[in-house]
Amino acid sequence: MPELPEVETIKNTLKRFLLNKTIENVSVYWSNIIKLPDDIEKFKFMLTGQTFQNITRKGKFLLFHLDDYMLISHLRMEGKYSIDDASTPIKKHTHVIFSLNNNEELRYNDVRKFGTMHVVNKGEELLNKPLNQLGPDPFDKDFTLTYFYEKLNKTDRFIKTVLLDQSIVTGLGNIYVDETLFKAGVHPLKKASRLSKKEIKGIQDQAILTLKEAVEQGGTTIKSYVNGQGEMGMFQQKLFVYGQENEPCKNCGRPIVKMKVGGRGTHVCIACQKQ
DNA sequence: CGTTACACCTGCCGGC
DNA sequence: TGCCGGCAGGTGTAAC
Repeated sequence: MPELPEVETIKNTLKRFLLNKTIENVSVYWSNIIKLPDDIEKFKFMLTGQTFQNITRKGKFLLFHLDDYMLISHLRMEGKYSIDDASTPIKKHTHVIFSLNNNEELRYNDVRKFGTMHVVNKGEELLNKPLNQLGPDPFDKDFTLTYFYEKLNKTDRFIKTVLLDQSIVTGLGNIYVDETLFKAGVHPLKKASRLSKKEIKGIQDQAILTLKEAVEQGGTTIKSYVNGQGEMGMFQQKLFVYGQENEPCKNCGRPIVKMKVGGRGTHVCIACQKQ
């Protein structure tokens, strides 16, 4: 589900509700969500009494900064957070509840149960799973053309596959990779090692521009993505190829083709994107 | 070590 | 109508 722009939007919404609120109780209804610590009772014990100092984002990960710990949350395909009054009935797919000191609750909902949570000591989060293998965030200063070129130049994988690899650059997912490659005029099946420096700069520039514009629009709403306040993103109105199979290309009018790349549905204009 | 296949889950949609 | 395969905004790990 969410990629960088959706996670950024969720982060900003949750900050308005959670900063300076204290966790008074934790309930877990599907323990496989909790990856660290191993023991669910320890997970609850660590978080109880902790206050939200800040919320940040690295790639598609949400980082809840508490007094002593960092709660690291990944929404994977379908994870959603909601802020509910404690009296609101729990939904079928609510798996974790953090009860706050204002009679409200932060609830984690996830139809497919793919999402993950890790709790680590504050300050150690970048050295350990799950953040230690991530490449730079696209908005970070260290996402330079030199870095990107060297990474792309030494792999024969398809460019689409490489852009989805979070150890190269973190935050792009299936929607924004397809949009980026279309705008850069590069075919998803082109081998990364065969891209020119100009093409790589085009991919980098279009990725950053696309993600920034999507953040401004509050993300993309497919099916039922909503932020923590029930607001939908609007970027789906600006999609050129994702979900546009058989629709005319907004650039040349030819039908958008859907294919499979690395097991992922992939949308391409075979006239505008050169292989 | 680099790369790919599969596992993890549920719901929905289209074809027979 | 009912069943079944395929698909979905992702990634950790086993296996090659």
